[in-house]
Amino acid sequence: MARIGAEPERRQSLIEAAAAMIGEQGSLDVTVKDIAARAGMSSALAFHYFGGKDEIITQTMRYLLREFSREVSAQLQLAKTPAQRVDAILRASFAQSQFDRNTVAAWLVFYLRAYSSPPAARLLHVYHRRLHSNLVHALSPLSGKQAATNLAEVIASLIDGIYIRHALKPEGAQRAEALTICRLAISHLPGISDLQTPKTTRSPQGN
Amino acid sequence: MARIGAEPERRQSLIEAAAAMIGEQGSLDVTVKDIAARAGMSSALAFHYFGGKDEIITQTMRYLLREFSREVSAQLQLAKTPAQRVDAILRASFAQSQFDRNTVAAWLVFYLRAYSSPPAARLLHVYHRRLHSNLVHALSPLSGKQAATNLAEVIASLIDGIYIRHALKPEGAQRAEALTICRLAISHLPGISDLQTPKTTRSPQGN
DNA sequence: AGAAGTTGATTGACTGGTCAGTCAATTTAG
DNA sequence: CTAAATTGACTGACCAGTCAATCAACTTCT
Repeated sequence: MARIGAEPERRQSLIEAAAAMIGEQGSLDVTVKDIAARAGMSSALAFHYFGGKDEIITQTMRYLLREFSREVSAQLQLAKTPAQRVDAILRASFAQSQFDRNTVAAWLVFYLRAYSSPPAARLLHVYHRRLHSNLVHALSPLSGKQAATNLAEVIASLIDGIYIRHALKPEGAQRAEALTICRLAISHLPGISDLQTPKTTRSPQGN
Repeated sequence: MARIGAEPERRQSLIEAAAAMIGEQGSLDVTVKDIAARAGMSSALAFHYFGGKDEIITQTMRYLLREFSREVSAQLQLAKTPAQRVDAILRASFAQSQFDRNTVAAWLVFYLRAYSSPPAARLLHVYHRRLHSNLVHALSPLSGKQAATNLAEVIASLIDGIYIRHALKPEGAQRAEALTICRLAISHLPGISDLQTPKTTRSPQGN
């Protein structure tokens, strides 16, 4: 023990443990002691690094947001046409790393936290703005700038709604089916067609 | 004090106070003492009537579910055509009593509770089944029984998604706009058209 | 009518447990 | 030796749940 320079890994372990426990529990009612134990250390060390429970929670939220952004960026990189850009956002949203039951529960927890915590609300707001901006950028060539903002709102809501319902379904629910049904619904929206673009690379998990 | 036969009103006061506080706080971390105080009594009386905090929570959840069902039933009563039945469910979902910011937050809280509480999950499941059944019944004549179940899922998800995003928006957000945008999106779905049926009675609040 | 008993309403005060946060002390790497 | 890592043990606050004791309304018996 007491390896020097361990702070970064310790912090990351703590954050991942917190995300996992919050997701499993579906609530912020997880003790710092339990999080720290899961990350293989004492609660005192967690307090030493983060200063308080709130900071652990906030950093965990940042972590989830960052992971999602990473996923979106990766998918957008491969997209060339506007329709592909829309689909890239869908693929990112329903990637198995994001659509995992516990991850979705953690997202919901943070949505609720944002409801009464201004810092959390700010974090979520930038995420919403970025997603909205991405969607509008992808949709504008398809449907006009005017309709794009409405469409973006609809699509974002649809994704969130499918998420929230997914978290309630029993364990081994359909991963790919959610993406399919979402694509199907969106393909009917005005100006949008042939969403199911042939994938450049077909991943083994089929996300 | 100590009026006899006060139990029913006391219980109802407690439930309404609990719903309000849970909605305001966006979490179940409200003390029985605070709920009871808001309902104008001591915490001991709350325990006397409900036996424990869990039961207060569960009954509060039942109450929200019941209120929503009431709203749906009322709206469905007036609908004659299939399209009107779909719109009735939308109107119920976005009625100002249901779409209130705190009410939505309370719903989200219960969604999350269902995630780790089997009894809550059962309650939510019957609500989901009822809504799904209502939607399929309304949609089948429009799009065929096959497509109806998929459409029902999409519409239910869209409603939930608009809900969850609404709860995050600043206070005086648009009540009617959400309904409009939802109608617009749904009207593009295959088999569905002319959703904006002329209302039989136009309510002053415009819900 | 009124005394006496019954039952529900109601609460202040208490308890046992839990948890966030602190701290002084120990260990280890450089 | 110094600075970071690490923890066991402690504390102060808070909270769900309990309990014994009042209080107010009805009933019944005389």
